[in-house]
Amino acid sequence: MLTDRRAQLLSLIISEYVDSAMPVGSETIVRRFDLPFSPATIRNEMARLEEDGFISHPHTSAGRVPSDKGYRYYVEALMQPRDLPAEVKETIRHQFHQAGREEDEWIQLAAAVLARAVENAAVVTLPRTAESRLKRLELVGIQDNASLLVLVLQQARVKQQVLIFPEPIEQEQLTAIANHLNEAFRSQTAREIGRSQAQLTQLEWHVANAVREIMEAADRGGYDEAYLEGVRNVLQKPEFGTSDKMLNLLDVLEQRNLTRLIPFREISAEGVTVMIGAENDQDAMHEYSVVISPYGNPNGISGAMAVVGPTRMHYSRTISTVRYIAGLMSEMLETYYGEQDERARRAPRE
Amino acid sequence: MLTDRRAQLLSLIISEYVDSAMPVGSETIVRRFDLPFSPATIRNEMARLEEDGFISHPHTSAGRVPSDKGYRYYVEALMQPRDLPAEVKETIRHQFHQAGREEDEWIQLAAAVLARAVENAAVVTLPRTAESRLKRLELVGIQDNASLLVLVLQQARVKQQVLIFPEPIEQEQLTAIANHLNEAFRSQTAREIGRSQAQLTQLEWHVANAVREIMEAADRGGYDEAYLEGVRNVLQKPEFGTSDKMLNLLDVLEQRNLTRLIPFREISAEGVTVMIGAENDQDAMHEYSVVISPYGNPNGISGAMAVVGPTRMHYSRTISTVRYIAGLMSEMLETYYGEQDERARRAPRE
DNA sequence: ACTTAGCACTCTCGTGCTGAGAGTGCTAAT
DNA sequence: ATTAGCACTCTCAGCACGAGAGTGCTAAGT
Repeated sequence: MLTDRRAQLLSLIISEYVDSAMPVGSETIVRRFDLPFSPATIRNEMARLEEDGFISHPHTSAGRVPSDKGYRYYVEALMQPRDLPAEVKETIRHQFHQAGREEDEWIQLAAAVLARAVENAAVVTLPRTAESRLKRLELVGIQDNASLLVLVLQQARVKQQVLIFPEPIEQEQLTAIANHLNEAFRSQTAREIGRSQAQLTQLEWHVANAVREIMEAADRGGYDEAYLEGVRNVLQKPEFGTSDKMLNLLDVLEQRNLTRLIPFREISAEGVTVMIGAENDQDAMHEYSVVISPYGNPNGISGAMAVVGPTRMHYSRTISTVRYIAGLMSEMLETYYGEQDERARRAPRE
Repeated sequence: MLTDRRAQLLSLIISEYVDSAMPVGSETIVRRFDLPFSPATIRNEMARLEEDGFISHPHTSAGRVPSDKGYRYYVEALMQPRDLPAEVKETIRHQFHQAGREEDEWIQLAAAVLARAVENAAVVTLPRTAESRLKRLELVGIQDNASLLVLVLQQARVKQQVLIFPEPIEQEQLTAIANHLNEAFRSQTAREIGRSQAQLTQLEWHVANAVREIMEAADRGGYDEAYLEGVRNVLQKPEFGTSDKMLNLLDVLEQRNLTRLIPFREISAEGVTVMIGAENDQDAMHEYSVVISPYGNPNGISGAMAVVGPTRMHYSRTISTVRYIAGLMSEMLETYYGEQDERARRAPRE
């Protein structure tokens, strides 16, 4: 445990360092915050903080820099979680209302807004259901022996694929197949379709298999598909004097499997999780912090969002922003895509 | 016009520079290519090439670097457009066969394959029709007063949007509306729908307007939506010693309106177009070259693809690769999404 | 008339040096 | 417990210097 004064000092060091990106010295901090102590006293305190591992020294005659442990302590105990100012909230809410059209577009907008608000990179995954259920399927002919298979899944997800038939086929026949399958598979999951005993013609099985595959892919997907925005915000920061650090980060972020880097799956079901520096599993992320939050309804449709930036990050603001935007997204999901299919309507307390 | 020997020399300078990224000196080139002349002779020739603006001098005692004009001459007259080696073609074709599922995904794969093949950044736009026609629409209820509107357009494009109704509405009613609108608007364009005199209820107009808006957006879109891949390939190149050049390029490429930077619209309807350095309209692109090609059927469904990289680019290889991949994409479009709707079937020579 | 050897010249770049500046840690005095 | 004072350490910008690469020119050779 830290003495009050040391805790206070750590807090000042962090806020100064987060602003200036330069190691902070004893004199600077006394001047900057009008402390009622001399630099020498501060130096003594700093020495103790360093002994305990909260701050460190790039080299002998440099100022102090917060360590991962220092940030962690700050986030847990020191930082006062201020709510976002009303006008910031208003701005964000306003940007959200430009959303529209398709789900993908909407998620991407969320990532962009978040990235801009926290001046770091942001990742937002597509929302995902526990297990998707077929709501409706449609077959539209586009060529003699090719047709477009469109699936509407629960929670307003739409999937499509071109389907090739071994032989030419008429639209009437396509419609008949679609009707039959709609009846047979309404509200079923991929697994249920796979186990189905329904009486189907060979052509119908051809389609049904495609349906099952698409749905399986959709279920596997979810967290793996994510929108990334604001990489530039991060690369702009002064820690990237050398361009190979930039390349490293790009490497990490550009490959599509963000999931491996950011533990979307392991976060608590509610609230914001912070991973600082070496707390991240992946080596490549040891110089970065990640602020993650789920959004949506934990039992229904849900996704996750994260902010990625250098450990030198404005944690308080970032956490508030992530929390606020996650809240907004949950609201919107509830409004537009809320769980309310036939089964739910008929048996609300199932 | 250049003498044979000078042209030959220019060609060597370019190929050496493209490989090494370092200004090439007279002696280097003699040694490297075993020329039957002394460095002094080469120096004389180089001086002439420089006078004529084909190469230039970073500073007095540096080697020569090709200028935009030099590259241009090389591309027009010197370069021998080799076909791609069979095994490279095979690799690319193979990677393409992992494509599947949705159009978006497929285009993105194309961008990734292209980027990898030419070791530069690649942009591929979504294919676009002259004017989209409605093939089928579908209304699926998702909440009491919200439903999902799914449009299938010609050429297998699918659009979706959540539609809010002023009042709760039953699925049967939705289906009825959809049926009626399908009849009324089958095969029509957005403009035709706008002018339509069909007898519709107020609710039906509500839906019809949404349909028209979505289709208009789709028509406006097309070239504006594009997938970008391989930025990292470019940033890795030695020209980016300083990180602010990297930031500049990122700025240029990350903003979504690639269309403004790359003249997809202005390229010739067939074949590959090359824009070298300052030939690009945008200032930000003056140090980069762009190799562009349309794909698809110029009269039907078509898109465009481009490679972006430093002017120091392996033009011959890049052009062949772009041409080959554009060809592949055209083939696939023809196979899967080829223009062949009812009207075409019934009146092939319209 | 073309080619080439020779040479002086120019410019860059890496290296090592230096002094200023920032910051520390310790000691002794308050 | 605090602080003034001071020696010490380390970085960094600036500068000089020499090596290296490459040029352009001239004069001689073919």
